[in-house]
Amino acid sequence: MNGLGGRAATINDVAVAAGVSRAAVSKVLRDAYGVSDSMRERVTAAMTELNYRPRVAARAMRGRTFTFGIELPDFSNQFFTRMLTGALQALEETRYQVVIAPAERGSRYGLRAIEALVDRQVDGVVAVAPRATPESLERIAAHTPLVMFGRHDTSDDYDTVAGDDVAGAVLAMEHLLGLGHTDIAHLTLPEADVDLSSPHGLRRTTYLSTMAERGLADRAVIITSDEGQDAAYRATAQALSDGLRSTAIFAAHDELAIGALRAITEAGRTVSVVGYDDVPIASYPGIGLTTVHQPGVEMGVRSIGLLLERLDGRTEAVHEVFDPELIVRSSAKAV
Amino acid sequence: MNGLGGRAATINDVAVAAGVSRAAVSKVLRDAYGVSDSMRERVTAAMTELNYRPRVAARAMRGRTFTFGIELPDFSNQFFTRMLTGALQALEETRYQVVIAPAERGSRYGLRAIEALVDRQVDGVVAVAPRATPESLERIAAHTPLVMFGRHDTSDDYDTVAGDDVAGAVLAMEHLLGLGHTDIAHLTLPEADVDLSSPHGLRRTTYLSTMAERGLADRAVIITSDEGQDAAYRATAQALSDGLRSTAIFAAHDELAIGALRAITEAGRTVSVVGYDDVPIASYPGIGLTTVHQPGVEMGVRSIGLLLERLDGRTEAVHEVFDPELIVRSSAKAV
DNA sequence: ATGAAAGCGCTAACAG
DNA sequence: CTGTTAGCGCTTTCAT
Repeated sequence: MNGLGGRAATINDVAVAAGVSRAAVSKVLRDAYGVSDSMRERVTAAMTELNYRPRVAARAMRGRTFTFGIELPDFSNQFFTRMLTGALQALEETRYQVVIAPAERGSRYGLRAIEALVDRQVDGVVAVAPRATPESLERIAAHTPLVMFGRHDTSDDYDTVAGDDVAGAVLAMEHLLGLGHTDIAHLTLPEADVDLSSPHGLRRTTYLSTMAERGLADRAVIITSDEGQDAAYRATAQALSDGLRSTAIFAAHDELAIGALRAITEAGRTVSVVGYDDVPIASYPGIGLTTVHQPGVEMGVRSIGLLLERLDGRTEAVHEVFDPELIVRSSAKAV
Repeated sequence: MNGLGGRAATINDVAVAAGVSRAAVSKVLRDAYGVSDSMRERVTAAMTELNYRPRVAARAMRGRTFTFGIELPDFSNQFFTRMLTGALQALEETRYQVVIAPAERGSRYGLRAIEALVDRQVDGVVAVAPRATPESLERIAAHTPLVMFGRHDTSDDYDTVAGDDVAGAVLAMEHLLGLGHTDIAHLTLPEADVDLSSPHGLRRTTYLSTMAERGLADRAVIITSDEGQDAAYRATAQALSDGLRSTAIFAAHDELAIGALRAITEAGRTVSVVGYDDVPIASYPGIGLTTVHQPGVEMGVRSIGLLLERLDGRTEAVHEVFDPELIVRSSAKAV
C-alpha cells in the first residue's frame, strides 16, 4: 500500500521519503516561517504519496489540538441543536474542529463528559450543565477556557451565555394573563426547585412571583415531570385526571409543552399552553405552539466567539445575556 | 492550589508525591497485575490530593484511548438521535467513552469528520455517510475498526448496520396501494438518484419498481427536496401549485413527510402521506404520521457491538440488516 | 534555510 | 512487588 507494512505514515516516514528532516516536515505542516518553495513542494508530495495524516494526540503533547469540545445533555431537545448549528457555523472559517460529548444520564450532571473532553486536550469547552457546582467548573476553567451555556451565575473564571429567563417567563405569563387566564399552572422538571438559578429554576420562580403579584398565589400549581415529551404527557394526563382546574399551562420548555398539549387533546379539554424555546416543530400547524423564542443559533455563535477571545488572551470573564421574544400561535386562547 | 504552580498534575507528580516510580502509578491507573495494597493506597491518595487526571493524548501514543467516535450528518433528524441513544446505552457498562463529530455540511459527505475522529486516535468509529466512496472508507478501515450505519454495500473491510430499505419501501407502497391509491408520488432528496444503494436510493428504486409492477409507471412522479422540513414544505407546496394530481405521497423520511403534510394542509388538499423512520413526533395526534418504523436504538446497540467484536479480534466483515415495521396512523387514508 | 536534539506524559518490557 | 528505561509522534529551541 505505502511500503510501510500497513502501518500509518508518521512524520518521520514523510521526512525520509522527502529526504529532509522531521523538523522541516513539521514546519511545512504548520506552515511556519523558513521553508523554501522547493522543500515545501517535495514534502507536500511525500505527504500525499504516503497518505500522511498528523496525529492529533502527538501534537497535543506539545501544544494546541485546535479542537473545541461541546458537551450536551440531550439531543432530543432541538434548542441545543440550534445552539450547535451556531457553534459549527462560527467555526467554519477557522482551523478548529469540534467534538461533542454527550452527558451520561444520571451522572454528575454532565461533569464527567466535560472532564472527558478536557482529558482529550481540547483547547476550549462549551457546556450545558445547569446542575454542576461552580467549584467543579472553576477547577476545570483553571486549565481550559470554559463557556457555560444557560447558566446565570457570574463566575470570575468561566464565561456564560444565557437567555434572559426572567424576561422570557414574564412574556409567557403576561400573555396568558392578558388572555384573561387566572388559573395558570406551571409544568416543569424536578430540578427546577433545586437549582434556583438554572433556566428552569428562574422560570419557575418568575412564574410563582408573577402569580403572587397578581394575587393569584393560591391558584398557582406546579406540575412536575421528568425530561421528555412522553413524561410530560403522562404528568399532565395525571394532573388532569386528578382534577386540575387550571385553564392554562406555562411549560418550562417546548418538549414538555407538546407532551402537555397531547394529554389535553386526548382528555378533550381546553387548556391554553405556552412553551419555551421555539423549537422547529412548534410552528407546525397541527401543533401551533405559542412559545418564547430564544436566539439559539446566535447564542451558539457567541459561545464560540467567547472561546476564541479567551484563546486570544482575554482574562476577564464575560457573562452574556440574550433577549427572548414571544411568538404567538394558536395553542393559547382567551378564556 | 496543588503546589505545582497552577499546571495540571502529571503521572510524575503523583509518583513523587507518593514516593514511588512512574511505572507504579501507571500500574495502579490501569490496575495491572502486581501492586501491593499499601502502594495502591498511597498512590490513590496522591492522585486525589493532586487532583490528577491522566492525559488521554499521552496514553494514545502508546495504545488504546478507550474512545469511540460517532460521526453524524444531521442532528435534527431524530432517527440518528435514537441510534445514538442505543450506542450510548451499549457503552454504559464499559470503560469506553464516546465523542461525536458533526459532518460539515457540503463537505466530502462526512469523510472529513470521520478523519477528524481517526486523527484523534479513537479506537473505533460508527459513521453515517451514505455518499462516501467505498475506497475512502476502506482506507480508513485499514487502520481503525469502522461500522457504517445505513449502507448496503458489503465491503470486506468495514462492517455495516442498516435497515431493510427495500422491504420498508414495499411496506409503505403496499399500504398506499391497499388503500386504493394509484397516483402515488415519491418525495425524496436529490442524492437518491445518484447513490442508488443508499437508503434513499433504494427506497426510490423500490418505489419506481413497485409502481411499474402495478402498471402505474406513467403515474410515478418524484418530487425532489433538499434536507429538512422547511425545504420539503416548499417543494411540496410548489408541486401542488404546479398541478400535482397524486392522491398520495411516499416520503423518504419523516422530516420530509411532515413538511409535506404541512403544505398539503395549507393548500386545503387531501393527500395521504407515509413517512419513514417513525421519529417521536410522528405519533403526535396533531400529526399522526403513518410511517415505517426502524429499530434505531437496537441498531445503535448493534453498531457498538460490532466495534467491540472487532477490538476483540474478529476480522471477517459483518453486514447486519434490520427489519422495518409499518406503523399505521391517520395520515394515510383510503381514496 | 535546514537539521539535531530534547522533551511532552504515558505505557510496557525488562531487571532486580 | 517495584523501579529503570526506551520509546510513541510531534513541536520547538538552538546550532549550523
